[in-house]
Amino acid sequence: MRVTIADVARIAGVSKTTVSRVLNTRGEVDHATRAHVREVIERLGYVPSSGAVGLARGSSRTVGMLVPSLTWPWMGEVLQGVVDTVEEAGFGLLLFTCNRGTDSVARFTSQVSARAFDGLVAVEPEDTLAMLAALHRRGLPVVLIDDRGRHPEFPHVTAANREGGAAAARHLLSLERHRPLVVAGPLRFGCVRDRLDGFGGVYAEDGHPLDPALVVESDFTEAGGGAAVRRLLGEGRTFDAVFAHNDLAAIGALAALRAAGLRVPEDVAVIGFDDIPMAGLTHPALTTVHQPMRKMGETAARMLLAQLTGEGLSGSSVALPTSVVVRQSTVGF
Amino acid sequence: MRVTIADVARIAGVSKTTVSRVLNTRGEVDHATRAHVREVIERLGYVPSSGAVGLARGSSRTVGMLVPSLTWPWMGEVLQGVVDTVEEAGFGLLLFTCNRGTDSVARFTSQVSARAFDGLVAVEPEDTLAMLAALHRRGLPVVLIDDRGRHPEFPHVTAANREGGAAAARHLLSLERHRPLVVAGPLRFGCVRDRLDGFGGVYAEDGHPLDPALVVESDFTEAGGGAAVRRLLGEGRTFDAVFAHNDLAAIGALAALRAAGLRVPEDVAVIGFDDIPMAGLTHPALTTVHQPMRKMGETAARMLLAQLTGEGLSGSSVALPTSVVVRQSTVGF
DNA sequence: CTGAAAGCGCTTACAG
DNA sequence: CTGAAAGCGCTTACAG
Repeated sequence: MRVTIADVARIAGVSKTTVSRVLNTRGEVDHATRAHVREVIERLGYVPSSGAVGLARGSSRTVGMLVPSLTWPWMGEVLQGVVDTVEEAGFGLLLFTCNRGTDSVARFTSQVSARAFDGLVAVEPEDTLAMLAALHRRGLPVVLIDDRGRHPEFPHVTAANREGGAAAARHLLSLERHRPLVVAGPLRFGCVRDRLDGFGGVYAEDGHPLDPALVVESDFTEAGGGAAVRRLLGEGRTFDAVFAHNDLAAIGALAALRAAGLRVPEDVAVIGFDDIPMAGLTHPALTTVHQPMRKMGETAARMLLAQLTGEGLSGSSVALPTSVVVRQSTVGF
Repeated sequence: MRVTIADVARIAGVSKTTVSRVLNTRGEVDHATRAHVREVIERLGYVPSSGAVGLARGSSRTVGMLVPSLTWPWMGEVLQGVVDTVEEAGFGLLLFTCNRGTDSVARFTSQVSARAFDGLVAVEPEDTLAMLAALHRRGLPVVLIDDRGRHPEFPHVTAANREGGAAAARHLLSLERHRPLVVAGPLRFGCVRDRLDGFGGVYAEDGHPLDPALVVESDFTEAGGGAAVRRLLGEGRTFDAVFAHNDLAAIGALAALRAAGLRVPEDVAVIGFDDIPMAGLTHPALTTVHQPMRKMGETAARMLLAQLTGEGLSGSSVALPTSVVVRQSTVGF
């Protein structure tokens, strides 16, 4: 049925060893022999069994990817970046999620022991950071994509959050907005503190230190962003801009401002963070700090592959630059 | 280093055969023996090597998934449905994309020959339908998730497009909208024709046959949806509703109507199709025909798994019911 | 109920 | 430059 290396060897009149050698372009093989074997391989449409190769070689040429959820707005971009890079290198990508609690985590770790993949790209592990650290200590190459700004003992890629916050501040200042409301994410996240620092630092330097009453913690959701704005307005606070720590919260803020009869951006300019696909489709379209999600995926994958193939001293971590995407929610028409 | 079945056998004082038997709960094993072996497995933290099992058994307990792109708005839901189902069954999920042309297709087909996975879930193959058909003919179990409404020779799951179109019509009619504009998708797609038929059928039955001038072909994009509305308005056409064949086009229509000074839903009600995540976040929030993307993923995965494990006569195809999600773009406040 | 042995399809020293 | 043989870690008739 299936064409095996033995078939190729027999038909080409050489040993399996020789076929293997031309397959892996390792060791010296006579030019004519190589050409002939190649021809037979081609003719038979022979492709080595990945299972057998993996078993014999002790590695699967497969990368694992663990994500908490596949339906988050920016996950598609990350995934695309990882898949493209991994495929390019001739590796496979085994996908796992850990959204069903202990159960899925257990299932996942057993896959690790099963040597189903050689290394792992993990995205923002919720409660699994300790587990990943343990796997890494036991020898599994791991690269983390972490928007939360934690800094584990193994390589990770993140966005330049502080710089992103600073850029948002500079953009608002260039529009003469001196009294911004900050709808922050959960303060336990390192990325949130970084965005806050970068933003506040620029305002302070410019002689407009943030009003502490205008820095509120929220939860990265649309509902949370809306609620924060409504609450502040209800307290009679005034502000001429909103810096939301992610786009969903910014979209919630947009709706709340509109409901309160405020015009965006005339009365209040709004800037988000992430640049998820729907940021360009809101009304008004949302100005935001772009996180290079796809590039983060590509980078993480490349770091992992470098580790697996032994080239390059991967070790280090990376923070990718962000950029402000200007749309109508800050500059009008 | 690695714990193998031989280690377990040695320490438990039994043969590898016996260990294998308790592992696979097949064949009769003495109760006490079984318990003892189980205990040793537990203690050693033994997990069978997936590669070796695959080689010996001739199957990998892995499912392949081929998608054209990971960044489409509804892809995350489909993927989540597939992954959940596949993981639940103890299978792995190998992810492939075919967005880089012939190159990635070639890479993918060689993975098929490599027996890296036992069966395939494919999403809306752009130009790869023929290739998939060939693989299927050669014996690869394939299930297609196809929103385009093609009906290949192998099992596929789709949404009930005709019924969805009819439901949209009934909803608009219940709101006394008798003169709808239809912003259709590309007419070469079966799903588009089905949505059109269902929609037009209900209107005709109700004594309000569609005005052919108000049925325009578009391209499923936001820009296309906006352009269609602008063009019709420019021609001086009047309509009291828009049925867009997907949400992106509906979002474009929303913006074009607003730009023209028309109120939604007072002057023109708008209904889309898909129910992508951002449908609930537009202003006004978009009424739309919900396609059960996650469920489509789950169903396709289940059909494939049934085929792989030999249970159930999978053969047939499935059309999953849609439902109208009513939001402000048709009913106001 | 249990085990020895062959086999899955490769790779890799080792020897020539 | 080339090949015979062992080995990767399992499963599965076959025999008892």
